Amino acid sequence: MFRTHDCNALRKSDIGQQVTLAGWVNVTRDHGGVIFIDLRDREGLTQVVFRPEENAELAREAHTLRSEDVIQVSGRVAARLPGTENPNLASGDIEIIPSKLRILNRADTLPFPIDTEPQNEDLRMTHRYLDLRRPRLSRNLQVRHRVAKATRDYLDSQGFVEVETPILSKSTPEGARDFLVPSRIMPGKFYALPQAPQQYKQLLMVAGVEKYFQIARCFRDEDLRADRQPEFTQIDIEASFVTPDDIFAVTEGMLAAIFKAAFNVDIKTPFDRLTYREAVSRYGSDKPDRRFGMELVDLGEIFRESSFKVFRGVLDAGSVVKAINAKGFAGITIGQVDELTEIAKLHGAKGLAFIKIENGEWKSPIVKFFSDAEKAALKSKLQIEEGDCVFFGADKWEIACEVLGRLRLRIAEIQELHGRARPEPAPRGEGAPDWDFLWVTDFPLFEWSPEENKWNAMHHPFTRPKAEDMPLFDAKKFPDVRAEAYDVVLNGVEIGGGSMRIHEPQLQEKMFEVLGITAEDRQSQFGHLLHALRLGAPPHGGIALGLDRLVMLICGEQSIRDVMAFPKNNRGIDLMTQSPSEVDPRQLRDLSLKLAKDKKT
RNA sequence: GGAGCCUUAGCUCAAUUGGCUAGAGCGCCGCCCUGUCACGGCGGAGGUUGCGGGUUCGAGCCCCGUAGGCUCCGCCA
Repeated sequence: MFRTHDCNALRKSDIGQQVTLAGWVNVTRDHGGVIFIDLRDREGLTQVVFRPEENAELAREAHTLRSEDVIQVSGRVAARLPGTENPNLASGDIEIIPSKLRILNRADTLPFPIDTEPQNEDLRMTHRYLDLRRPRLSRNLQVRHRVAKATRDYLDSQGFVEVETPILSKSTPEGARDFLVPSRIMPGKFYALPQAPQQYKQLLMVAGVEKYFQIARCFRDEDLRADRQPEFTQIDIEASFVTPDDIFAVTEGMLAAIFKAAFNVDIKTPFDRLTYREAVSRYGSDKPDRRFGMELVDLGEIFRESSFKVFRGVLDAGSVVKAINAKGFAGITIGQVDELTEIAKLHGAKGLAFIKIENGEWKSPIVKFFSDAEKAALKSKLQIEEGDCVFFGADKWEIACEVLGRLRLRIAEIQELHGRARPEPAPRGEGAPDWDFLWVTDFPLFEWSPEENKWNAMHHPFTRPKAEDMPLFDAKKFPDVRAEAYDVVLNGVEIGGGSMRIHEPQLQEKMFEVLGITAEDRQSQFGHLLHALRLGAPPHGGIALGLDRLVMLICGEQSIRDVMAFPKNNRGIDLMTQSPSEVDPRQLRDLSLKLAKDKKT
């Protein structure tokens, strides 16, 4: 037996016991005579004391110990000398007086210190196994496990069955770029790694599974971000004979179970709901962060008859004038104005108009165009006070909302209005950050793609239109057709989304038609699904939640890389294994593949 | 595909205006130290300033290029 206890197990009540511990040397404090070793395992720290007068040979050996050496010590649990207890350590009342020391493995000089927050992510990734030893990442992995287990337990309790679906699957033209896997047996043909188990889970509904879930790995060959990896994990859920309310209820129950398991906190259910239209109008985003105000206010009423030509012209053209009031932001610097203007232009605005309220004065080049009545109306509608700064967006609804929404988030960031990143999870229940859950519903069914000059499905091509919007669909008023689709948002981050699916073959055909998929392509790419819909497909719908993002938020991390064991960097490279890598020409020959051009040398 | 920031010792960072024999803390090595918990003290080793050009009497610093890292936009049904 390697050990009798872990390094966070021994307390006052164990004094006098003979124990054996094993772990890593966290730190050594060598006084020449007495030597202290903090022994660490994943559970915590225990202090080991070597005294030359008790065992000179052991002390001599202990003197050679360095950080991250792996050792085993056997000895007696002793009370610390009065006054030397360490209240910062769970095991701080006791220490081990060893009678035996085994050095299981010595460690080289470390590439980076693991007892401080390392800055160089490159280095951390190259030695990820070392990085993961750090208590924070070790904790993140454990939280992730708790979340996954709570998910399985809850969904099982609700009658959901976990079914695995293929990783080697079929490429489809819709959506993200596929990762491809060449077939050896079928030269020239390729599997695709699934972007999501979407079609499989619908086919499982046709198969009569009724309630399916899977903690599923998904793959998308797109450019990366802090919260995007080429492979990531979804909690994938699908059920038959359900309405959106059923999906909402099971999702809320599951998230409640997850937060109970991870934090022992009770989150408030049911979640609030906002329509897409409302979310974008009020927050300039389809995933609003509602933990602070600064809502978008429509000023159409005020400027409808204005003599200020810019606003009047925008309104006359059917566009909108909106504003946000950044409370206490009149002290904005020139650099910040430039940055915000840059953001506004980047998202389609021509410029950025704003008013600073300083020393009782409205400072802005546009104020002189406002009448007294307009100023009074602005003041009451935006609740303008001394020290505020008001930003305007005058443009088409989509652009004005988007621009002000982006400004709102950036200003909040500058003012640190939303909860700061926490280095440690909040203590159980207490002082926990606000967990603002929200459903956003009634997404548009289609979005226009100017590049492709065609309609695309906003969610995916299997999403059903809202029943009351079917007349609009039939009348080809595509921009106005709403989908039976929804997202679940947590603190301004989209953590999941889903929809009711099309179960009627005729409607699915119509949908493909609008999306510009030829009858031939429909058969070759979706023939199996269309056929299945003809053989007794029940009404069904579901949702998928991004497990990585959810765990990231729960752990208070800024990047999903910090909640994945072995993530890739922002070019999709695993720095530890150096993958992707070149392969032996024979492997290519087996696959009937030839590289288009020789690699650059 | 585009933009921004970054790259100096194993790690984290300094280095006034272009003047330098490139420093500090941690780590490492050696010596000392018997109650620390980021132990302490003394000494030492460790650098082609990412790489390649250029300007200059002189470049870590200025210019051009290039590689790598991070963040964002596009993209991600």
